[in-house]
Order: sequence, then C-alpha cells, then structure tokens
Amino acid sequence: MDEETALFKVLSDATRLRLAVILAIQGETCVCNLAEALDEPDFKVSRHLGIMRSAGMVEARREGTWMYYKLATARHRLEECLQDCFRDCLADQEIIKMALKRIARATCAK
Amino acid sequence: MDEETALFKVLSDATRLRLAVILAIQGETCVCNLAEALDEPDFKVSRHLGIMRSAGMVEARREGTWMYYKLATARHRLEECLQDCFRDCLADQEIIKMALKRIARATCAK
DNA sequence: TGCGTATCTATGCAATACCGCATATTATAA
DNA sequence: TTATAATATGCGGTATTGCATAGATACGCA
Repeated sequence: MDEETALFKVLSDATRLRLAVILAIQGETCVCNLAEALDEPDFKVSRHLGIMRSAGMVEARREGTWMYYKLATARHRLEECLQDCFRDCLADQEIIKMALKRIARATCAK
Repeated sequence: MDEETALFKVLSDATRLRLAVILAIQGETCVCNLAEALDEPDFKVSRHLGIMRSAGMVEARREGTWMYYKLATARHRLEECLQDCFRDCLADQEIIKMALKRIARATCAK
C-alpha cells in the first residue's frame, strides 16, 4: 500500500493540501499566483509543488518564464475519490475562499 | 486546515491505513485479531490504534481483557468521504484481502 | 552577450515519527 | 493474593520531514 500512503502523506501538509484544493477549483495556475493565493514565499510553494509532482499528483507545463501546474488526471479510483474530496469537502473552507480572492486580484501578469 | 491535514497524516502510514480499511470492512474488531490480520506485533498495532484514537478516527470499547476498536462515526463531510474511500477504493487491495483471510481464521478467542 | 524576472535546488538545522524492546497497566481467574 | 492474558506506554536509536537562507537555472528582451 506504499503507493496509497504516499498520496495521503502528500496531503498531510497544510501548504500542499491547500494547493491541491485550489488547483482542483481553479484549474491550471502559475506558481506566482499560487504563492500569492497562499501568501507564502514562492520557493516554498515551488518546493511543495515539486513534491506533489514527484508523487504524480500534479502536472507541470512551462510557458516562457512561467510554470503552470494543474491536478494530474486521476490514475485510479483512490485519486479520483481524493479529487472529489478537494472539491466537495474542502472548497468551502474559509482559508480556501480567502486564497481564491487573492488569486482574483493577483499582481502576477498572467 | 490543521484538522484536515491531521486526518491525512493519520492515513499516511501503511499500518494505520490498513487498520482503517480493515475496520471499515470488518466493523468492530479486537486488537489481537487486528495484529493477526496485519501480521504485526500487537504492541505496534496498539500504538497505531492509539494514534488513530487521539485523532478521533476510531473509538474503543473494553470488554474484559479485550479492547474493541471501530471507525468513529464521521463528524463531517471529509471524514465521510474518506471512509467511503476505505470501502470503495482500497478494499480490493491484495494486502487487505490477505488480512481479512487471516482474521477469518484468527486464533484469538473472540 | 548581458540583465532582470520567475522558478528551482542545495545545504544545514531543528523537529517529528516510526520501530523494537522492555516494562507497566488492566482485568480475569485460580 | 498471585498468576496469566490482553493491551498500553516509556525509552533510545534511526530516519524522515519541514523550514530558511542563499545560490543556481531558465527564459525573454535589449
């Protein structure tokens, strides 16, 4: 079950869980907007996105200087179920609503 | 979101995740049967059950010398969703099927 | 080529988690 | 009370994890 526990481990950190929920709601988003959304330094956000990426939970796409991240398409039922959790059970958290507001008026060009 | 990440943290260990899935399928079970099911020393199982209990994920009931554990009733949507995961997405894992077989012929009296 | 912005990585440190062993606790029964 | 079974917990060792500072890389543009 190491593959499964690895998924839960990725989500056992507040920064990463918030990132997952925001990506589930917002879709593809660049690092600087995510950093703004969480009000965290970009190196921190970047590192956590890297961890999520090695776990196969997110996919990255480069466009010029910007890196765009999105949730990876679910590879099996557990991942599907977890993504549903993000949208259905975690989206109405106050801290997430605030993050989405900050994204809406983000200073980052795109 | 600390309350939410705490739940994922509990499930980020292979022993605890297996325990959660087995309890979701099997219902209330005593420590010695769980130890037999996982093929792990009972002190290890007991310790992890203790961790799950302090997180409010399981409830314990004493009956004589035996301690019976079961999944706690879900307190909010996320817990509900996770319990569905246990049953719907993780029950067919090979390692879980084996564990259930070992419970079926467990030596423990009850 | 050289500069600025956006992103990623290397390193060191502190905190935490898991494990196995040994011991303690709780309840039953002789 | 003593013995025994089931369960829980304290302790030391090792491994993992998170954070921050700072430096490295990648790209766009002049």
